[in-house]
Amino acid sequence: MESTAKDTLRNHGLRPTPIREKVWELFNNASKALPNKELEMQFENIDRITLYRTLKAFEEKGLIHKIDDGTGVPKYASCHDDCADGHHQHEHVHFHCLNCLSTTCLEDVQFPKIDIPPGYLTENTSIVVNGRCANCQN
Amino acid sequence: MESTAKDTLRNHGLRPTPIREKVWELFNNASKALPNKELEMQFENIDRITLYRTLKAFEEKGLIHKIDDGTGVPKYASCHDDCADGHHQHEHVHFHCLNCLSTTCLEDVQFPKIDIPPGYLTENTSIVVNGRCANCQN
DNA sequence: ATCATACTTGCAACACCGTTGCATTTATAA
DNA sequence: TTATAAATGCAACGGTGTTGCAAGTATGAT
Ligand SMILES: [Mn+2]
Ligand SMILES: [Mn+2]
Ligand SMILES: [Zn+2]
Ligand SMILES: [Zn+2]
Repeated sequence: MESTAKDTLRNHGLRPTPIREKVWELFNNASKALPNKELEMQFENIDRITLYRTLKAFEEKGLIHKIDDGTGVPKYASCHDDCADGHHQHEHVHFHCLNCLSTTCLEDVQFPKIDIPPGYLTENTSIVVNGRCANCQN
Repeated sequence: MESTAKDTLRNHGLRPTPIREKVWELFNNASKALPNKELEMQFENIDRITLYRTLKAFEEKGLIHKIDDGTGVPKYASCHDDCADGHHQHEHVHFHCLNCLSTTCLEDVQFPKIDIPPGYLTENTSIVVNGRCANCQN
C-alpha cells in the first residue's frame, strides 16, 4: 500500500500541514526537477518565504534534494533513496535540456569515477549534462 | 616571448584599460578560480558594476570562463585553450575544496564520457568534484 | 597634435532572491 | 479542552545581476 503524504511527512519528523502535503504531492508526481516559481504557481496564494522554509525543511529531512543545473535557478526533486536526516546519499547524473530548460534526475545512468590527482580527497561529485532531452527532438 | 596584457586584450577585441589589464594579470597569476569579491579586494576602489562588465566581456571574448561550483558564488578562471568569440571549447573537471573553499581547474584529469539514454543529446557536461584539496591535508 | 567617434567607467536605480525576526495561527499531545 | 511547540504570513534587510545614462577615455583619421 502507498504511504500517504501525512505518513511520509511524519516519518521524516515534519508536521503534516496542507501546504506541506501539497508540496510533497507535487514532487511525488513530478517527472522533472521543480524551481520555486513552478511550485508557487500551483497555489492560489502562497508566501514565497513559507515555500522557501518548506523546501529547506524538506531538504534537511531528506525528502528532496536541491539541484544546481548551472542556470542559477535552484531546482528541487524528490529523493527516491532513503536519505538520512541532513545527509543525502544518492549520487546521480542530472540532465539539463537547453531547449525546454527542464532538469531531470538520471538515476539509472552510470556514475563515472573521476580520477583525481594524488593528495586530493573526494567527498562527492556533481555532474550536469547539458543538451537536448528526449522530448525536444524534431 | 610573453604576450603582454595589452596585446592579449587587443587580440580578443577588447580595449586595454588599466582595470582590464590588472584584472587580466590577476587571472593570469591565479592558481585558483576567483570570485568577484576577491578581485574587488585587489583594487583600491573599483565599482562592482565595472568589474561585473569586465568579467562579462572577458567571458564573452573567451578570456575567462565562469565556474559554478555549487556554492552559489560564481568564480572565474582564465581560459588556457584558445576559446573562440563567445564559444568556449574547454571541458575539464573542477575541484571545490570543502575546507578552504577554493575552486580549481583540473585540466589534466581525464574527463569521463557519460552514457546518456537514447533520445538524449549531449551538448556539454559540467563536473564538480567536492572534497579536500592537496593543501588542506593534515 | 587635434579631434570626432566609439567604447569604457561610475553612479543611480530596479528587480529578484535568500534570509531572519516577530506576531499570529495551527498542530500535537497531555 | 487546553498548554505548548511548531508553522505560517508579513515586514524588512542585504547581496547581486542587470540596465540606463552621463562623464571620462582610448583610438584612428585628419
Ligand atoms: Mn536528482
Ligand atoms: Mn576551469
Ligand atoms: Zn527538453
Ligand atoms: Zn583546500
